[in-house]
Amino acid sequence: MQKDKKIKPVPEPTIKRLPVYLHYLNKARLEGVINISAPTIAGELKLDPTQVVKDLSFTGIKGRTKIGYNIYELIHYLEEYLGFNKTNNAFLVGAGNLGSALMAYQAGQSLGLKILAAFDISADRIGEKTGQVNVLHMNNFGEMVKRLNVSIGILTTPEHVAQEMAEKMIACRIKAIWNLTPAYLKLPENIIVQNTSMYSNVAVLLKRLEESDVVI
Amino acid sequence: MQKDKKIKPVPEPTIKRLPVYLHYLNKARLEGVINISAPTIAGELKLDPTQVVKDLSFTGIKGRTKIGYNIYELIHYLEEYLGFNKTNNAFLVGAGNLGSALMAYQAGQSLGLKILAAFDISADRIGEKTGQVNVLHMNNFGEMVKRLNVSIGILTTPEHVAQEMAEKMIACRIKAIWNLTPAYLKLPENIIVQNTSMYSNVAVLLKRLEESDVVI
DNA sequence: AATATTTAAAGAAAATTTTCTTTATAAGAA
DNA sequence: TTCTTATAAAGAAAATTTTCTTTAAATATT
Ligand SMILES: NC(=O)c1ccc[n+]([C@@H]2O[C@H](COP(=O)([O-])OP(=O)(O)OC[C@H]3O[C@@H](n4cnc5c(N)ncnc54)[C@H](O)[C@@H]3O)[C@@H](O)[C@H]2O)c1
Ligand SMILES: NC(=O)c1ccc[n+]([C@@H]2O[C@H](COP(=O)([O-])OP(=O)(O)OC[C@H]3O[C@@H](n4cnc5c(N)ncnc54)[C@H](O)[C@@H]3O)[C@@H](O)[C@H]2O)c1
Repeated sequence: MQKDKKIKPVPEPTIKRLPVYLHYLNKARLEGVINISAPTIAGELKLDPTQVVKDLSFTGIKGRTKIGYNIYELIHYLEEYLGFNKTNNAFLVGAGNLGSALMAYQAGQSLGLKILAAFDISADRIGEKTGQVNVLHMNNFGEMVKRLNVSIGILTTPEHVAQEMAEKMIACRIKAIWNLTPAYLKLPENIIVQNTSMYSNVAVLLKRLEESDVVI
Repeated sequence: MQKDKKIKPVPEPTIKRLPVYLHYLNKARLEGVINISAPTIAGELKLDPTQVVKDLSFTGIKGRTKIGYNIYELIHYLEEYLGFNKTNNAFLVGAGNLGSALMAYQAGQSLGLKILAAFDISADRIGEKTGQVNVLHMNNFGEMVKRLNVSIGILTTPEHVAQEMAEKMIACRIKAIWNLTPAYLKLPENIIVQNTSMYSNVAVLLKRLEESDVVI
């Protein structure tokens, strides 16, 4: 129940920084930090202090002059704002190398998502269990979505079946797809797609490296 | 040998989009496309046509009125500009779940990087071979960097050793680190670090999903 | 108690990035 | 040939995002 006078949309760069703050704060909390100021966070993460203040203000938290933020409160506000405290159930499609890594990963660290089950078509994979996640046959996908009321799908199939599997997912009432394949998915407007391209990160790295080489 | 009158720095969003174009174009080429226009690319990738033109112009390519770009030429310019045609040799540190996925991945599809070897400290991993990449003991890292003259490191260790291993990497003359751990690395200014946070992508997905739920 | 200092918060300014507009041009149609 | 149309390219404008500036408040110090 938020009462915003003007609907200020959150900048996407802010959304992307918030989990970085959260991760850092969790680490600082374990080290016994109780109060933490924006300039301190900014110093650690090499960001502008006022940007940190602006970013954090979106969560609704109030800081205290000369003290900063209470770290527990701040973590709570961030988790609440990001939806990381809710259990965001997800199904994974394509339990291969990358898919299995994600399954193993979320077992230990919380990624904001909870992978309830994985789906594949390969007999080698079906029946396997990685990090407490069972791999089921893709045929059971629709039924399981209904049963567990899941609305998030993680797509880690080979690229050539990505479009087809994405369509199957939404036919089964999946509303949001985290697409880790390089395929550009063509889906209805109302479906939320988050593409994660490893290429893009490599490209930035190579460009920066090239720039630095030229300078020397 | 570039002769730029004014040094226009490439916008980072542009760098991130270029590999997406490249990937799409390679697919279109296989489907027999010879010439392709910016509006066509934009339509496929849901981008603004003029943005596509601007982005592509950074590679130095010249398009033709009413025709667009020659797809072979365009792919060549993009690969050249991104450095994807050179062999960018890299070493991977931490041959676990994610590391192995990356090793297996680059075997098939070119990621712009060539992982020459992986390094680990676990006896279980050392001696293994994933997608033509051998896993060696971390003790050999320094020697191998010298021998093969590698300047890019991929960091996929557990978070708690990430800082330490990053420092070891740069002590061995690694110049650029692709950091896939959630750790925020504190390294000298001259070292290039590209952080890839899965959290950030999940955060954007969850926010978009939340927004859409509210609207309904 | 008085003062100096650190900080969050809000707003302004600057920088960056995207979108819009205009222009030139070449291809295809009439 | 002439006209229409689609497009790249360049520049202007708009939107977004970051950085800077000011203010006010509360803490810690003297
Ligand atoms: N491995 C990486 O590091 C990496 C990095 C970036 C992107 N990707 C992308 O992630 C995707 C998966 O990569 P990967 O290395 O895990 O490949 P993979 O071949 O190891 O895994 C793909 C899995 O999908 C399954 N599958 C195939 N068709 C299916 C279908 N119709 N329905 C359900 N499951 C199906 C396969 O059986 C397999 O288990 C690819 O699109 C790849 O481009 C991978
Ligand atoms: N698995 C994923 O999907 C995923 C996603 C996002 C981020 N990450 C991050 O990637 C990193 C690796 O994740 P993972 O799931 O592959 O973990 P993992 O435990 O499977 O792999 C880590 C590997 O690093 C090795 N290692 C440990 N200490 C080392 C050292 N000092 N030097 C060299 N190697 C060492 C281990 O032996 C192991 O093989 C983690 O930081 C994780 O947070 C993983």
